[in-house]
Amino acid sequence: MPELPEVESVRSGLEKLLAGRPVIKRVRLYRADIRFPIPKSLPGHLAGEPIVSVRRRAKYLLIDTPKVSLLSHLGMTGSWRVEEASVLRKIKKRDPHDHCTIELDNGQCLVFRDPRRFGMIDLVEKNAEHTHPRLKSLGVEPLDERLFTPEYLFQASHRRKIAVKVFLMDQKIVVGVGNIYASEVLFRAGVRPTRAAGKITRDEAVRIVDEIRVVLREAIKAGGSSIRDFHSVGGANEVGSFQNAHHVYGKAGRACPKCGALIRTRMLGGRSTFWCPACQK
DNA sequence: ACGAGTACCTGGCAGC
DNA sequence: TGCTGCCAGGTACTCG
Repeated sequence: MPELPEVESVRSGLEKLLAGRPVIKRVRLYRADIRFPIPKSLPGHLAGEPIVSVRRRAKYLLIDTPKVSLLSHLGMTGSWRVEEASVLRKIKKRDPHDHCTIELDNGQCLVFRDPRRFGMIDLVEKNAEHTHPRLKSLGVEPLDERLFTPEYLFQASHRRKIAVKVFLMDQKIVVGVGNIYASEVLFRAGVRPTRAAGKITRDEAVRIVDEIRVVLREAIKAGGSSIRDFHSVGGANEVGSFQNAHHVYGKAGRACPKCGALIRTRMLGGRSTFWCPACQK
């Protein structure tokens, strides 16, 4: 599910709910064998610690205590939700995809659910974020205007032969851009996703960087492209609305909103890709 | 180093 | 109503 805007929306939601610095009472692991196994030592390290902040780096969430941070990635289908612990206890049959619960001293419980188990949960020691294997090779944050510049993107793409769309999704270059937003950004920038990254001009790099910022900011404001509501017990209501603003993603065969040409699709780097053959050069 | 392809896993949906 | 096959918003790994 989640690209940067969705993760950011989870982050801000959790931050509000955890603003009272609740103390972690107990952590339970129901299923540790997700993408990267959840360390068995995790409950012991977190019990008794207060939650002091919730941050995001790339598509990762960091739930901070004074000593360690809980690092998590939602993969394709992961989610965090908050439930009343008392309600959770009453439910007779446990959801088989709830892999980890974190009980807090305020009566709430954080629940990590991930049906496909592509997500991950780990611990990061304070000041060890730059050496963590999942974090150390990440590229720049797209909303960091000092680091993510057209010149940076232009230089990074120098001599690269991969399709520019695959290049934009490379988390070592710029983080947070996933399959939906990559298609949307290139449509807005007027650049065909199949173009070799190394053939992008400086002007096009300017437009791509601009559109990444604009699209991600708009999507964050809209609450992401449809993410499940982690406040509610059932978790069924959609809160994100940005999917309504998609111009090409999932629109194969429909009219381009700018020129009316038919939107095309094909696989690129194993992922479905959408573009307007008339608007995107 | 780079690029292409595949694997991981479950659920939902279209088509028969 | 089944069944089958395909697709899904991410990332790490292998191989040439």
